Amino acid sequence: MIPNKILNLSVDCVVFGYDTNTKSLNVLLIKRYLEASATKEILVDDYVLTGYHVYEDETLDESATRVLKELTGLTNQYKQQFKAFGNPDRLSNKKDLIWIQNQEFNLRTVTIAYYFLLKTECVDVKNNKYKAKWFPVRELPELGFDHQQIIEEAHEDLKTKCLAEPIIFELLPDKFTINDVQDLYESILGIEIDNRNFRRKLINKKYIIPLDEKQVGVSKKPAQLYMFSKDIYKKMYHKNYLINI
Amino acid sequence: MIPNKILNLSVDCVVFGYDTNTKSLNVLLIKRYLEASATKEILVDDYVLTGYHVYEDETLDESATRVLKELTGLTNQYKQQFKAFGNPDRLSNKKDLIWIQNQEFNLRTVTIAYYFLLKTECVDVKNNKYKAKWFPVRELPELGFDHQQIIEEAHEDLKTKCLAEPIIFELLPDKFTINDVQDLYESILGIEIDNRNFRRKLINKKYIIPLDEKQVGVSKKPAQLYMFSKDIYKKMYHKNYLINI
DNA sequence: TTTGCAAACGTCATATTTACGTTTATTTGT
DNA sequence: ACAAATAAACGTAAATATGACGTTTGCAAA
Repeated sequence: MIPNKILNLSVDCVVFGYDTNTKSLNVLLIKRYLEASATKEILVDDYVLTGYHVYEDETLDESATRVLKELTGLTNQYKQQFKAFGNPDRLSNKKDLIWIQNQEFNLRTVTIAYYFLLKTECVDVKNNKYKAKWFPVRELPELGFDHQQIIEEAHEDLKTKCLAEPIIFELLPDKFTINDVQDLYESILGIEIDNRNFRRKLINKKYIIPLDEKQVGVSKKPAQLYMFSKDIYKKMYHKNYLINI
Repeated sequence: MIPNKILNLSVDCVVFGYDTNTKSLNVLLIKRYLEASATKEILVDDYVLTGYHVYEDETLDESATRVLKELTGLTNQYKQQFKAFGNPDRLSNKKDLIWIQNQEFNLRTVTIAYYFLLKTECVDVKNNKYKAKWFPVRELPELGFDHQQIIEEAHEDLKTKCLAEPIIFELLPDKFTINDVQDLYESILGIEIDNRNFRRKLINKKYIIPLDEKQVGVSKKPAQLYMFSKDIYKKMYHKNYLINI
């Protein structure tokens, strides 16, 4: 018995990180030097997302978690499966054909795409064995495969989700300023927000907790630090009558 | 060369339909009588989503569209890929083992799940060759495989999306009353909405067009009919400063 | 001490939401 | 022809949120 469909299953991970200093939403990418084909290795010079085949006994979520850990050493980061990419023309390398029992099969590669949210400073890019590098999401280098498209769709999903859920705090350090939050929204959404109105709106939220601390080492008036309380957020009454169409 | 992973790729379709008469959000299901194993056919008596293997030269979207057309005859319905399900324990039937070149492989089934939105009256369930049947989303029958979970996750995604985008009109007839829209929101979200406030809010939208028509054949005061203008909606200025966390 | 500058606070008109009460138009029963 | 029943449709007032600005404050560096 031959399966009707023979294919590779992989996960690809869009790792988003925010740098509060440069105020830039970044994506973590790795360099692709060599691409093996059926007959020879082809030299390529572009960047790709981190990803890998799904192991035999792994769930899709476990696979994505493993790939992130392998790249960054991190576990327990915010993770979101957002789309599967598996069109027949996804990969057309020679290696994507296989022969089984004298029959030729086109080896389609289906990838389940995830994105992760983390703080840039959590990743030690200097000593990274994959030479991983952060790129601003609006200044991406040349990307291999369809990874440009995957990043764009991850970004779109992130835009939508950050308007409805408090996932923005996954990208910020535990202690942040009001302006950090504003800058991050502006980076993600590509918009400008009035600081005075945004500040009022955010400070009025019960789950934004002012700390007895201020910024240190800044050359201007140091800003008040806040933290986000997930507990208070969850306990709060959330109007579900928010029909914003 | 043996692929590192051998698996089935399929799509499963959660078909949502709304019945304005019973005010019920429904899911279209088909009966599963027989399940083939490697050695014999096993009698089962439950319902499943409609789904099928992805063909060799098909995109994932095309595959889902084909499956919907096969079941309902419909094309051009609102379609949304929302999640891939592919955990190794998804199916443990005997038929999910195959032997290739004297090696045993576990044939995992990865399914890309879609949901469709349509009007119940578009489907002729009386003459449906699959004996497809509508079930209220809150009174589902016993379901095969992990299809209960797939429906629940589709429903969750629909809840989120209908708050942010005007997809609710995909579930309503072209001409609807304000109360139809309210009832549908209540069905999807499982909440109660104040009719007077909802009515005012909706009527004030430029893209809700009053028609020169009223309901016919009702035994009370017949309601004003409206239509939704996708064009006006798209042309409208949509504030993107809608941070509702 | 002064100055530069971002942080932080304040104001006001308008729009939206919430929580209700009231009127109107139509069908059906007498 | 009229009354009753009922869902549709309209109304109101207080509270809250938003948008568009102007002003003050506090710290570090010059």
